[in-house]
Amino acid sequence: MADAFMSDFATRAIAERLFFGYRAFTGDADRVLASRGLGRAHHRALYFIERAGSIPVHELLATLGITKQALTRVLRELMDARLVERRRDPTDGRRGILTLTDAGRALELSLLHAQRARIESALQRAGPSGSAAVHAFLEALMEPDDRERIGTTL
Amino acid sequence: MADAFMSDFATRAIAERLFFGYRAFTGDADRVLASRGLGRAHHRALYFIERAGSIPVHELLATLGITKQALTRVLRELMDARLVERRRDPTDGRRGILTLTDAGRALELSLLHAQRARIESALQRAGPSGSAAVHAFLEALMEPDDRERIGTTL
DNA sequence: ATAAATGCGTCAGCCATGTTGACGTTTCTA
DNA sequence: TAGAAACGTCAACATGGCTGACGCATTTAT
Repeated sequence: MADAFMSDFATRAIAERLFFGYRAFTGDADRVLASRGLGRAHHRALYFIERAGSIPVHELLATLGITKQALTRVLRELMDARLVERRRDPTDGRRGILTLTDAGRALELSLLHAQRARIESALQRAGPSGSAAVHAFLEALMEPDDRERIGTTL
Repeated sequence: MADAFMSDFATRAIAERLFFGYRAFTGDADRVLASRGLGRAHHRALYFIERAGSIPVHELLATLGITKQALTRVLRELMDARLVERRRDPTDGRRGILTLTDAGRALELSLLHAQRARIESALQRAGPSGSAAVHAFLEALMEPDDRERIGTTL
């Protein structure tokens, strides 16, 4: 027998919690970013560069899922602010490699920490075994391609 | 003793899962919306009008957290498309009350259903007891004010 | 009764972040 | 050595936010 879908009621319960939850989560960082004259797009770039240590431009593009034109503008602002550096890939001079400066790392960390307390208390509310469930839920929500872009929990 | 913060590693694990998970979740509806010439802003308005049955303009503004100018543009497009109707509050003629037309309800439901399969399978991956943990986590993530705007899970 | 406050709706202009399309340059590869 | 690949950039445009200002109908307070 085919899967009988979950109720609209149960679907809405998750949909609205995701909406409000995600908005609050991003809001924490947005306030810090605004004080530096940056936006959420800058945060995402900083995050994934830091996360990888250094990252080729094409990989950052694939991760963010935006066009190179959209990324170029963001990167230029980040490089002008001395938060990001671009150098060439020694094995293929066409490719660019992005890294954070010390200032970039410091900012990225302060953005992460702006979100930390909220995440921590939410995980506590989920309970000890609930944390694994939350990870599993969010991972299952993602597009399969993106699953390869995240770290394991363990 | 004060709370020792969770590790950056654990914080990132949640942050990136939220980013990719939320993007996939909204993407399902975005594809349907694009085929109708509408955007995510229209979806949010449709969602919260439907959810309430009918809703005063000021309450929708508070829920969405945008300015009346931003909402007015969205509402006008929705009313032009005969998806939303505005009438006056009989007890206070200054206030507007918003409801969905039959076509609006049909579209809202099709958007919800576009997201249903992903949500359902993600909840299954979280497991039976995990579902409660997911609800609790997302609720705890939200701003306190917004918690009053959602339905209970039971 | 009337003055002030409230709740809109709208116009105008701006910003942030995305999109396409086109073009040029450097660098690798066949 | 020709062509493909990987950018970087310019231009024009869409979406969905914002602020400020104005006008109007309606309610509330004096």
